[in-house]
Amino acid sequence: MEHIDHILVVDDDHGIRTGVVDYLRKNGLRATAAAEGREMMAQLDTSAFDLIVLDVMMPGDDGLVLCRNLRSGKHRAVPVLLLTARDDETDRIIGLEMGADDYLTKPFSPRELLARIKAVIRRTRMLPPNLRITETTDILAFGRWRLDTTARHLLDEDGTVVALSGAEFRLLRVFLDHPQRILSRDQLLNLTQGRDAELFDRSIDLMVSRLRQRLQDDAKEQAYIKTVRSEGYVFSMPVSVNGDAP
Amino acid sequence: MEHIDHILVVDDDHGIRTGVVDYLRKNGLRATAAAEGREMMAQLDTSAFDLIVLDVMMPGDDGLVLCRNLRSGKHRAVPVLLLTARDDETDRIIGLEMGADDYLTKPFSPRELLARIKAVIRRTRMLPPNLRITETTDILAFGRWRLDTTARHLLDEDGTVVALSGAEFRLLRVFLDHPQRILSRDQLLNLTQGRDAELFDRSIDLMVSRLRQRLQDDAKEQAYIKTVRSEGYVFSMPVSVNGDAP
DNA sequence: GGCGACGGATACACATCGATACAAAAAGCG
DNA sequence: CGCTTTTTGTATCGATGTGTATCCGTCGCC
Repeated sequence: MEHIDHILVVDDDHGIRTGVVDYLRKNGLRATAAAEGREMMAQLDTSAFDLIVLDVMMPGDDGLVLCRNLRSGKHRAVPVLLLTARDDETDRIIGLEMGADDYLTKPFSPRELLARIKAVIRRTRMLPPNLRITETTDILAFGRWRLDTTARHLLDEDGTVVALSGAEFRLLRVFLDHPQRILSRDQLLNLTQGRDAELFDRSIDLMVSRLRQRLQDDAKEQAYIKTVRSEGYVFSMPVSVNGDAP
Repeated sequence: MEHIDHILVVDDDHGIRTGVVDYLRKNGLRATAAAEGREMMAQLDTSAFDLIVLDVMMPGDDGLVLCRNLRSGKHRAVPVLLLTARDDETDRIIGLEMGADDYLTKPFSPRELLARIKAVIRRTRMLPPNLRITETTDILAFGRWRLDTTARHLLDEDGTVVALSGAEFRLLRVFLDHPQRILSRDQLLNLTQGRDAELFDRSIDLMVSRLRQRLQDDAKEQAYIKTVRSEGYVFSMPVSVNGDAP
């Protein structure tokens, strides 16, 4: 199954925002728009993104502030490409110091933007993760289990290894990244596979069922993953990170 | 004593070459020129450089080939900034993964070049120093193994030597250079052999299988190399460099 | 309690991957 | 050079992972 890169375009100017989104979609990427910072954060919580295109000049929190906030939050690993208005070196230097991965000065050609987007994604993909800001921590503990996100498997209290398939691992990590939150099947599909649900798509139900089996989570008791009828699923157990108190 | 960044400018066009070198010097950097690949390698052997500016379009070995050679040789750690002609060449660069750190399309403003040079240098400097030398290191340790990149063979904990074929060694080094990253078969083919996959090409699967045999990795549990169905493979174990703590 | 929608479980289909066998190509070696 | 040995790619078959279809239990609503 092919992964399609998903870009989040953040710009207060409606024309630029929709223009960029349309252009990216025409060129085979997924693209979503956000008009300002709060909307950006909301999108980041519900979908997985491969890159954020961020305008520097915006009312309210400007792009530099947002960029810095991003870098200290949960989505620190997502690459950022800044759009700077002037040919002003200070903005760009500050931007790169704030942790942006590239920048482009307005006005820009869509072609150039697309090329830079692809280049940044490629570049960050190739970097070994210890060289970048790490997205997730190594060990996520919950109940009697620990998930080793490096080795991509589960450990029980004795340290016994339980292997996970790729899809199971991704699903569990999404749950652990969003504990105590109802996640719809749409969101789960988006966050695990970056694709949208088709009609009568029940593959998520299946994956949940298989994950429950691995966790020996009885669907009746549902200690870990609770079903919320007609809404989705919740991971309903405290998760501790790298040995912190839960 | 203060360190002044030293840039190597490689371009066959005499005007660009000297123009860039002059501009960089006027802005407080050291700069050295080279007209083609052999001269570049000679310079690299006699001086230390902080970055290489490399033209893609050159007679003889072009910049892409030189870049790939750089990345598999002694000077793999030096950042590279590519200069490309304005046409579709950028796509080609992105498609090929030769590990450039940034690129700039001609014609460019000297200001822009300088800004990007500084950005790339800053970015690589910000990386933890012990990890940056990964590229030039001799011994890479993981699990119960050590890979000697000079002798091109494996050592187990007793020091027993396990020989590797050329392809096995290249594949393992690619994995160790990019741990915890999902690498597609395309990427692995590119990085190990510099060629693209044909239809129904399963040579990478074969090499992975053979490498697993060498590592006595049974592909089920606690594996070094995990398969991610329909995406590729991950090296899923911490790698330490020249005896550092993992 | 009865009805309908939703979700769990099972079975199955299909694609992908691992392992083995074998052939072609490359590298040693006299 | 010709032969052997090693390495590397192709072909094939069985095993495994993941999605679709189906049946059936259960929950909520009237």
